[in-house]
Amino acid sequence: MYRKKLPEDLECGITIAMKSFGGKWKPCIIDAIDKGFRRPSELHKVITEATPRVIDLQLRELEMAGIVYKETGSGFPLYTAYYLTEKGESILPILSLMNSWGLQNKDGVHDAQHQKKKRVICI
Amino acid sequence: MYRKKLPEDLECGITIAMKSFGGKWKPCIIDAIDKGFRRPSELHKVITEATPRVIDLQLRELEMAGIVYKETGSGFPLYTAYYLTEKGESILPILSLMNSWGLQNKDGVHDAQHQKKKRVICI
DNA sequence: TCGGATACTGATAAATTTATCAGTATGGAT
DNA sequence: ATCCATACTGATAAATTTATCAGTATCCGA
Repeated sequence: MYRKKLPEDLECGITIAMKSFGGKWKPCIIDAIDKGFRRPSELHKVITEATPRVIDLQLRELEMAGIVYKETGSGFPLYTAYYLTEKGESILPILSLMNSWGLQNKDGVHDAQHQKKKRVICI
Repeated sequence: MYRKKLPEDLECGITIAMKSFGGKWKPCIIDAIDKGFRRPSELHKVITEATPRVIDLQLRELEMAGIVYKETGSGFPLYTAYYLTEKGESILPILSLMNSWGLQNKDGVHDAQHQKKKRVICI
C-alpha cells in the first residue's frame, strides 16, 4: 500500500471518517454489501464500472479499517463473502444523509463534459 | 482547473456530495467559516497547514458549488470575506455527524508513520 | 488432464488532487 | 518612489488514488 509522505490530522474526526469510508468506491461497496451483495463477483456485477481488482483493493482497505469482515468457505466454487461490522453499519445513516443531500443539490454540479458509459449502483 | 477524463456518476447523491464538500480541506474551511473566520488571511491563520494558495483554490471550488459566497470591499486594506450560503449551512450537520463518527472510531486508524508538525483546526 | 469459475496478487501506469514557487494588483502610509 | 498588507493567479511539481494488465491458486466436473 502507498506510504504517505504528507502529515494527516488523525485528531480530526472528519479526516478519520474520510480516510475510512471516503473515496470513489467505498461508499458504493458499503451500500451494496448492506443490500446483500456480499461476494466479490456479486459486487462486481452491481458496480460494473469498477474492475474486480479495484473492488478488491477497496475491500481490503475497508477490512483493515474494521468496516467489513470476510467469511471464507473452502468449498466449490471458491466462496467468499463480506459483511458489515457494527462499525460498518454505523456508517449507513451518514451515507444516506450524504446521499439525500447530494440528490437535493444536483444543480450547481456541472457535468465533467463527457457521458458516463455505465451506471453505478449506489444507494 | 483539471479536466476530468474518467466518467462520474452524477446521479449518485454521495458522489455529488463528495465532489461538493469532500477533499482534504473543504470540510475544515466550511467549518472555519461557520465559526466566523471569513477572510482568506484568517482562514490561513487557523488552517496553518494549508498554504494560502491551496485555501484559495478550495474556496474557488466551494464558491462554484454554491456552498460559499464572497463579499468584497474595495477599501484598504483589501477586504474579502466568505460566507456560507444556505446550501453551505445545510452541510454542517453532516460534517458534525462525520466528525463524531470519526472521533468514536479513532482506533483502527493507524498513523501514517510520521508525526504531524502542526495542528489543523477542524470542528 | 484440461478448462471454467472464483478469488486474489504484483507491478506499473494513468488520473486526480494538493502543494510549491514565483509572480501580479491595489491602495494607503512612510 | 517605495514598501507593506491583502487577495489573487499561472505554471508546474509532487503526492495520492484509481485503473490496467497479466498473472497465480483452488477445486470440480467433463
